[in-house]
Amino acid sequence: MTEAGQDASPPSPAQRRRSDARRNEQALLAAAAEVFVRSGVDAPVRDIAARAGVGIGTIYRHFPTRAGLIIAVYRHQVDECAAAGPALLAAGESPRAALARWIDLFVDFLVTKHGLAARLQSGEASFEGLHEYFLDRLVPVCDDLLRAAVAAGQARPDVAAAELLRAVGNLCIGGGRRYDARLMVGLLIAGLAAPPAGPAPG
Amino acid sequence: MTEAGQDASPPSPAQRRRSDARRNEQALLAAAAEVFVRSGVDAPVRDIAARAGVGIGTIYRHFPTRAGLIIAVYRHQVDECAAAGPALLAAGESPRAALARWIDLFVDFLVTKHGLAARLQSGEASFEGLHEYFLDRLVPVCDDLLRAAVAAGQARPDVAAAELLRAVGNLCIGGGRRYDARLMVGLLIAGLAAPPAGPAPG
DNA sequence: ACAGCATACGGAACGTTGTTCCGTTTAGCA
DNA sequence: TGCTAAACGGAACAACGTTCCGTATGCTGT
Repeated sequence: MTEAGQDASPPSPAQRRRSDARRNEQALLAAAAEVFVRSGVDAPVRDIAARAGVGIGTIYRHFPTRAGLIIAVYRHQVDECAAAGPALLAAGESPRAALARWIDLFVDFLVTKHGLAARLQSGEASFEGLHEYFLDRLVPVCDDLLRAAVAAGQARPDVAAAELLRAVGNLCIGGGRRYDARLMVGLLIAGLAAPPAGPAPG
Repeated sequence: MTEAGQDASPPSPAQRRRSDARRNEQALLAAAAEVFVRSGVDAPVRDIAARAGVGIGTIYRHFPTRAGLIIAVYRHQVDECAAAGPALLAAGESPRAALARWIDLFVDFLVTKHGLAARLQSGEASFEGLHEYFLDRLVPVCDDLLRAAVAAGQARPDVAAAELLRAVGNLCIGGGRRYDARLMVGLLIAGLAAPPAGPAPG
């Protein structure tokens, strides 16, 4: 369920909220994303409210439980990331550049996840199906970008989107000291653009 | 840095504490173990202090950080479990019964671990080497029990101690709804006593 | 334009937990 | 038995989650 309700002739009640409510919800999602990157998913509620410029009551009105907020942020990020793909392709840059930029956004998203992975492991029931949603939504987008790059001769054709996403995801695991995930991903993408059988450069 | 200060020629200073201090430390370890099973490793400090019958200050004196307490409990449990092995063998019961009882203690210990596994994953530096300690200490004990049972013809000889421990450990993962780990372990141990090549009963 | 109202907001207030600090108690020793 | 350092207990403070309600404001009908 939850499929978009922009159609409704008698407008979907969920969308019929007051404008400030909609605005604040967006602000909260953005703020929570920022704070989660900086302080992890256990960051104080007050911090998130402050960064969003709203009161504490407001955040509880929109997201009664922390799990709800985390999920909402996660899905919001996935949606934003998915929407960015076509936009980048349409922006006129080369497919290769579009792909690179998009992967960059994807890494942003992965970093945002921070402690979420740990929670996913620890079996909280609320997080069922999140990863599935993540794949369903992002793999096709990546596939489009990838195909465009391949068609333009700017990427080797023997790499699948799901494979690429997984590789990038794995590169972003376990960061911290002495490890720059973003750099490694950069190498990966650079390699993707290089000819398949080229010998290692001097 | 931080290496113990056992320099003193007279008896090790660490052991030369006041008797109440030693007693309280033991009480705290026991209390923490109990509370951890009931409420997980994030249980309130006050609960642990209360169950141990000491003040809050005392628990902080002995274990300034929660990680320290968790580690201490963990090692204490491992030590207790290791010590129980020879004791059970010497108690006069059949080797098979001794092994079964010991496995039971081992499962108790595993259950105590509760949320600790999640923490181990989430890369807190403080927990390095715990698992190693666990194996080093427990595998030999299990091996002794196993050999005794095999020698008495009460266990099949083609199972290694480390293997058995790991199997039991795995059986204890992911409990909760519709899954009784202890029952499964019981089956495993029963199977261990059965003849190696016997056809399925029934 | 305006009034009425349901919706949404803000933040004080409360309960819980982690952590510190210091006056009091007590074990160990001469 | 008296002294002292070690250890104890818990009040006090800080940070956080959560609730609650008076206030502000976007919407709708007139």
